[in-house]
Amino acid sequence: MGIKERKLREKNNRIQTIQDAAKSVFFKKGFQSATMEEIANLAEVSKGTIYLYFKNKDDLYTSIILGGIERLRRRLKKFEGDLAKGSFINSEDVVMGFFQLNWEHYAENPDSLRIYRTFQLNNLFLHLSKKNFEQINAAGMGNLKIARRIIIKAIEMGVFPPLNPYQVVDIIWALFLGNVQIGESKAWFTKKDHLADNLKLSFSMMSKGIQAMELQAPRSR
Amino acid sequence: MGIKERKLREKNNRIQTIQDAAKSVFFKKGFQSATMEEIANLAEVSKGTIYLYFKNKDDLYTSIILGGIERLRRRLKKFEGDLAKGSFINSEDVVMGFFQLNWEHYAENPDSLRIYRTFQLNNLFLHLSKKNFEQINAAGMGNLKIARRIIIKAIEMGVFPPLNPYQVVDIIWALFLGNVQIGESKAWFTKKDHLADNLKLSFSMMSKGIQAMELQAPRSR
Amino acid sequence: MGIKERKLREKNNRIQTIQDAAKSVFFKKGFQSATMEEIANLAEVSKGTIYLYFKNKDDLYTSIILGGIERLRRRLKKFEGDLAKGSFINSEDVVMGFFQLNWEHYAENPDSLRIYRTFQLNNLFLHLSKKNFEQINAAGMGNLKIARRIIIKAIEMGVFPPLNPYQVVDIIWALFLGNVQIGESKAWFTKKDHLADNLKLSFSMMSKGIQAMELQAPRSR
Amino acid sequence: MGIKERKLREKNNRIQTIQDAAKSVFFKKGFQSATMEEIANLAEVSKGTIYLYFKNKDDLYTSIILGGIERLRRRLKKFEGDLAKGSFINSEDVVMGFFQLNWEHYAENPDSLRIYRTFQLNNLFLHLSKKNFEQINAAGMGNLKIARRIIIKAIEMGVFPPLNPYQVVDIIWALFLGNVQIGESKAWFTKKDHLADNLKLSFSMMSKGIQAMELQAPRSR
DNA sequence: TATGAATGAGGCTTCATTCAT
DNA sequence: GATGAATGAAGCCTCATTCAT
Repeated sequence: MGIKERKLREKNNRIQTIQDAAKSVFFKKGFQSATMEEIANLAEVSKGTIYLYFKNKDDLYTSIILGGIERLRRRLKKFEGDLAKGSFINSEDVVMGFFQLNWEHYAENPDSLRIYRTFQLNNLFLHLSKKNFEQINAAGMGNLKIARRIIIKAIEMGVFPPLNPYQVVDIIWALFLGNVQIGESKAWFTKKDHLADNLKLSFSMMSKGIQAMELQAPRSR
Repeated sequence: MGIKERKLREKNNRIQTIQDAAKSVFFKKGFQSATMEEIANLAEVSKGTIYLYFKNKDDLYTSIILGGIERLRRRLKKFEGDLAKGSFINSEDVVMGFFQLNWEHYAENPDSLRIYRTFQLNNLFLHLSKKNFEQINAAGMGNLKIARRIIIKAIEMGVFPPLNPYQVVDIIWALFLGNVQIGESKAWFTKKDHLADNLKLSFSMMSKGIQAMELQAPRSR
Repeated sequence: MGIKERKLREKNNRIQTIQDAAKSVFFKKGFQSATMEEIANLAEVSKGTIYLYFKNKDDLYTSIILGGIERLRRRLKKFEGDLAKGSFINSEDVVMGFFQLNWEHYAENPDSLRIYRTFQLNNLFLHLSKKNFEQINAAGMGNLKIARRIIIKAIEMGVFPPLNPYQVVDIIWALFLGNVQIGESKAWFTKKDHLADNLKLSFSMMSKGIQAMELQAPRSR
Repeated sequence: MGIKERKLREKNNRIQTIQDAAKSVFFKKGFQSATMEEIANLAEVSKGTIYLYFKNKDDLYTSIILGGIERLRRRLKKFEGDLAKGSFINSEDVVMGFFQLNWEHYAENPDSLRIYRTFQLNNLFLHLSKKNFEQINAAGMGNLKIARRIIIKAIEMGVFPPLNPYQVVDIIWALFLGNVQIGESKAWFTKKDHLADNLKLSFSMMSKGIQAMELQAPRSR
């Protein structure tokens, strides 16, 4: 039935509209300061409508975080595929590949990433229901696991030094996050944007540092 | 007058007690979820008393951030002095010196740092009065300037490659912040603490990467 | 026209279905806590459909109460007829007849009775439109009048002591209601059901008490 | 310290004021329709103030019900004492004693009783926290137990026929409640008040009925 | 007729801030 | 200075009712 399909499409649109508005408001204000009122206004729906699609503020928030994690997961999967196809021939390729991946994700989901960082920082754990918390946790862990599999594979393929993959993943992710945080903060204060430059330089440095590591590397943890 | 001094000492004590309590609560709950009530209870004073010493919640928060920035400033000044005394003889020394400095600061002020990060993230700018905002901004910028002076001096002294000091400072600070963020987040989820290991490894990588940079480095910005 | 009849039958069915669902939900939750949503779900119609047949929540509620009153009225009329036929030969017969009548009504309409009691208690008067209020009032008064006619007739027939019929009716009705209330409440708390036993015993006591009253009894009010 | 005492007195006054207002509003509107706003206005305090003394609406409600139960308990204890002193010499004395007790309680706490009835009726159980529910349940059961002890003692003393004390208590209480319910309802509709007359008559009938019961009476349950 | 998505008024509750003592 | 009771603005959420399809 065409009608059913249209209804479904409209429903998904509505959900999307609300999530977009919410993303924007959570981005701008943070979880606590964001109000359902403001989200509703931005989405051009009434407050009540939001509650048709999301059980409560926490759920709306969770759905956004999960969306971001999911989109990142798809990129990671693709990256994993490319690696297997032999697209990367040395550690610099791999590191810059991670940079590329994160950068594209960030370019398309700047607010998602920020919201995720807020989440990490604000002990929003304390706020969320156990169910939501575990959902996010599991999804985040899933991505980490893929990233680690990539590093392990790269080491096996001989295109990466035999470092501890747990640490490598953490460090690369930390470097990216840290730069984004500094970059956004400075953008606020100085209205200048050096994030792309800084990221490129720091990843390039880091990849050189990793190359220089060929010797070390405990394997266990 | 002994009496005046005692009064002053007591006043400062009182302020310190409140700030310590506030730091702890802001750390645990984030700015919004922290309540004046909880801070007052922890400090073992009444809510009203807090308002004798701090104009409002924002001011209390600002004072804590400024305290952290100030303590970091002292370390930076000392670092600057050490550099001038010739205590660092190559870029690895300098980078690991920054690591050491930040690590000590973090060890003594874990909550301050977290609160600062929250501050960056939550657009508490929007919340703060212009005065508070500018005070924090100025203090933070002050520290950045010292850090840049250190890099510039190190380059002049020939113990650091001639990279853009703005970028170097940002990147080092980003690497540290990023690791702390990942570390704390993972500690929450997995109850394991790899922060020290990760920091050491990543700074060591980064210093090697910087060494390898001897060639590049545009100077202008 | 067969079609018209079918339509009418279907319409009445629909109304009945909704009322049954509403009765059940009002019974379980009380007026305020009952939601149109829950009623619609139970009736397996949409919320909108309810509003096709009932102007609003109050009207739906009123219709249920009126239905209960009407069903009681039919029993009272039958009782009145039986009395006229000489089926009752002494006051105990009459009292136990009332007991029987109420008990059967309750057995078939447990929720109606409860809803009526809730109505009495909750000052839903305040809520209802004047029209609804008066409709219910009139219907209830109608039943009371029949009951009083029965007592008066019984007195005239010499099968009941010459007590004030207003009081007699009130008291019998009070005894029944009180027992139901206590019974349902205790059933809630203790999961035991002594209602039938208690009702039987109390009506039997009361009828003995009325017998013993043969002397008293002012007639006027 | 006189100050501490005064503070305590003021605090108790405030609690009393709020409870009185709440009692009145719950009485008039029922639990659900009563708003904290209206209670606050009547008590001439702000909404927030209520929450200084009562955790939430449920708690306020519970406190009122418990207060009523407690006041009834005191009367029951006194009644129990009087019985032991031999103040009652036959079953009519005992029954009318119960009437007296309930009547006085009702006269002083008309709204408490109504609120308690609403509580029984509206499945407010569903609403209350387990803790509140059990507190009320326990208190109510406590009163029932005292009442039963009184009947048992009266039987032992030979001033009451050997009926099942569980049933006797339920029935007496039912008779009272039923009359009050009818009385209040009729007062609403007809603006006339026959409650006292009806109660007196019905209790007098009931006591005669009990006298006539001397024979029956299973003991177990 | 039937549907159910959308609305928005209204209720409960929290908490930063004030102020009388 | 110190207290903590009181305030009331503001936020989350529910639900009776409407209306386009």
